[in-house]
Amino acid sequence: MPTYSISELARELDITTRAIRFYEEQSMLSPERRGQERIYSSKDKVALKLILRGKRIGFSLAECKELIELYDPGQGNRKQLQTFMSKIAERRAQLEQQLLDIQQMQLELDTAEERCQLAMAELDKKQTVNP
Amino acid sequence: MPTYSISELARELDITTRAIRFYEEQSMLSPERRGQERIYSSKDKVALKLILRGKRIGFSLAECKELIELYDPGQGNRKQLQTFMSKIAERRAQLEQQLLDIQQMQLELDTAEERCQLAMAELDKKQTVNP
DNA sequence: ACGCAGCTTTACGTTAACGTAAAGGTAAAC
DNA sequence: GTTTACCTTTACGTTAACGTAAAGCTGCGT
Repeated sequence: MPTYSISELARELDITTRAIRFYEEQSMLSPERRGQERIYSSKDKVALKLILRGKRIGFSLAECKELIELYDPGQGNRKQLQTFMSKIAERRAQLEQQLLDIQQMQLELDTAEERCQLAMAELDKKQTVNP
Repeated sequence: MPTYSISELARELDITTRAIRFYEEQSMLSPERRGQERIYSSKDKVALKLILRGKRIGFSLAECKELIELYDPGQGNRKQLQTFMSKIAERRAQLEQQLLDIQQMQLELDTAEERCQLAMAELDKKQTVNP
């Protein structure tokens, strides 16, 4: 099992050590310690990647934390598992909505680009006719 | 052309009037006025929907504002149009990345759900064997 | 005339997600 | 032995995106 120092992870994932420590403060990570030093496992790395992915699609850290907690439902009792399932359903719905929103955005970018090119063509005309 | 009062828009789009005024403060909207009152057009409504859509996929208001500005490239000079085009390309790339992230998240929710159901099956077993 | 509903501006408060700086421990390199 | 390169904790600062409260104008139904 590979391990990482905090700055290794920071470099590799392109975030600051401050951010990593902050995520730990929010109980989203719990790395081992060798004395004072934090030693990160590949599980920690996975969690970090999940956080970054979540952030890219606008999830809050609280939401990301929930996602991380879903990773290991082993010791949950029945009620907790039910909560997990409904949280999963919620996220699914949110992701579906986001897919729709992204597609809509892409369409709008299409028309924006068209209009932009049209405006440039207009400028070209004026340039040619009126030198 | 239909017009709207601020509270009509707020109700219809399910946001607060404070938020709407804030967006105007950020120059994302510029409604007409009848005396003191703000009168919103359907163009304003479109801009608002764009803002909300942007927010759902994690765009900052600054990013949303850029998108709104892309809506009418008519009076731009050549350099501005070039800037517009590159901004459009940036957003496209971001949206592509987000699509990947969302798909990945969906996969992870799949396995999370599986594990959850597995854990529940385990509980059922213990229930049956050990009453 | 009065109150109420809806509009306005001004201004201070709040939360999330870190940034930044200060002060110090440790271990290898020169 | 001291500089260098990491690591640590503590604590205050910052930005975005509004929330919330105060104070006041405006038309209108009774």
